[in-house]
Amino acid sequence: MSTSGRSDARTNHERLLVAARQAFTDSGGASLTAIAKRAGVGIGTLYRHFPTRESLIVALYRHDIQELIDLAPALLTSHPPLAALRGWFDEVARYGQLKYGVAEIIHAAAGGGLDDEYYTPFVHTIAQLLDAGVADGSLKPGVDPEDVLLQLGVLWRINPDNGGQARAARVLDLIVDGLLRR
Amino acid sequence: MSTSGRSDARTNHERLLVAARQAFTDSGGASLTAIAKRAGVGIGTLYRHFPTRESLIVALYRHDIQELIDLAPALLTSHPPLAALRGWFDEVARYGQLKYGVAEIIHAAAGGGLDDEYYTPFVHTIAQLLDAGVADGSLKPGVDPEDVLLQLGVLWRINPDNGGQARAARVLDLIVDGLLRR
DNA sequence: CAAGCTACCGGAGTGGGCTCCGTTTCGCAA
DNA sequence: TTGCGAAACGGAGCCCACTCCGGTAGCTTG
Repeated sequence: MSTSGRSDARTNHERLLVAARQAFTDSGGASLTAIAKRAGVGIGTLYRHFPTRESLIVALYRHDIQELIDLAPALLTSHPPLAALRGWFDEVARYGQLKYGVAEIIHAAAGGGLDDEYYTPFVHTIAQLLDAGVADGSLKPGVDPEDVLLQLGVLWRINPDNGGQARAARVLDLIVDGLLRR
Repeated sequence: MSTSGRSDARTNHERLLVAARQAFTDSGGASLTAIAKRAGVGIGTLYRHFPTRESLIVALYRHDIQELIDLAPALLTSHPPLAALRGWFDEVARYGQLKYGVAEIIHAAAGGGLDDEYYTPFVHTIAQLLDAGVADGSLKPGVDPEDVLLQLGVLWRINPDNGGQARAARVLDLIVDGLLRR
């Protein structure tokens, strides 16, 4: 993890994470300036440790993201590929609506960032699910997992309240149907 | 259109549109502050005429958007429903990559805005295309056109260069496949 | 033509994102 | 222990989106 470099850097890193977590749980979001102030460091320090807003959120939710990634193989052992895929999608949607920021990350990841820390594992996870479905004959071959990740990004745009859950489910239906073998 | 109210309001409206169009064609985008300055009006005036960035872009591209909307019925008379749907999607993608801002509008429309000026026509257009496909037996019934519009929003996220066109085509394939009758 | 009622104007003000660079401090090596 | 170079700090500064309100000038009515 972050056990290298100067000691002040390490403690500041820690303080920033604590402050950010507090800020997000207290009020569900805060300006980066406010987080830096709360952590008792300068804004420059925050940006040095977390160059983008996403990188900060990623650090906060690393655990949850890892859970999401680990879930896929688990689902694949306990369910047929298609059900695993759909179950995983549902879970992504659930995380996105529950935990502030997770969907935002997925969205950001899908958007532009190559070689980002979280992009590759996500693509890899989707690839696993797709491969299983192809092997099984339920999914069509040749689908680029990055394209699927991109599609999942729409979940981010759905307003959680006001029937957002149903809407997400419908959209996921459409996405999955697009992946089925025909 | 805008032929009511005070004369200064009308001319300012016009000046803002001209300035915005220049700014977008010159450099493919500009801050609202810069556009206001270019138009020789205060920033407050810009916001009064165009409360959101989208409303300004919409005003700029109203013509193109209308073309896009009008295209659907035309395609439906000259092509079978499925081809019309796909052709229209392609055109949306093309507009999105070509004309700055159009995809942004679609994205914004799909995102939050109810009763927005451009939202309803888009949904209506998609509904037409879907209905034709359902009648024809090529598309599955019961799909919410708003969900499809939401899905089209991903086109906005695709980087035009670096194989973006191919990517958009692949994603559209997936979306269309999700709509097919099975 | 005068005068007042509004609609409209303009930009100062607020707050957030992000950068840049002069200053500080850590920790290594002599 | 001391000196020094690199690493890290911190906040001033810039740009932007968006709001708010005191001032201004068009239109209408007499």
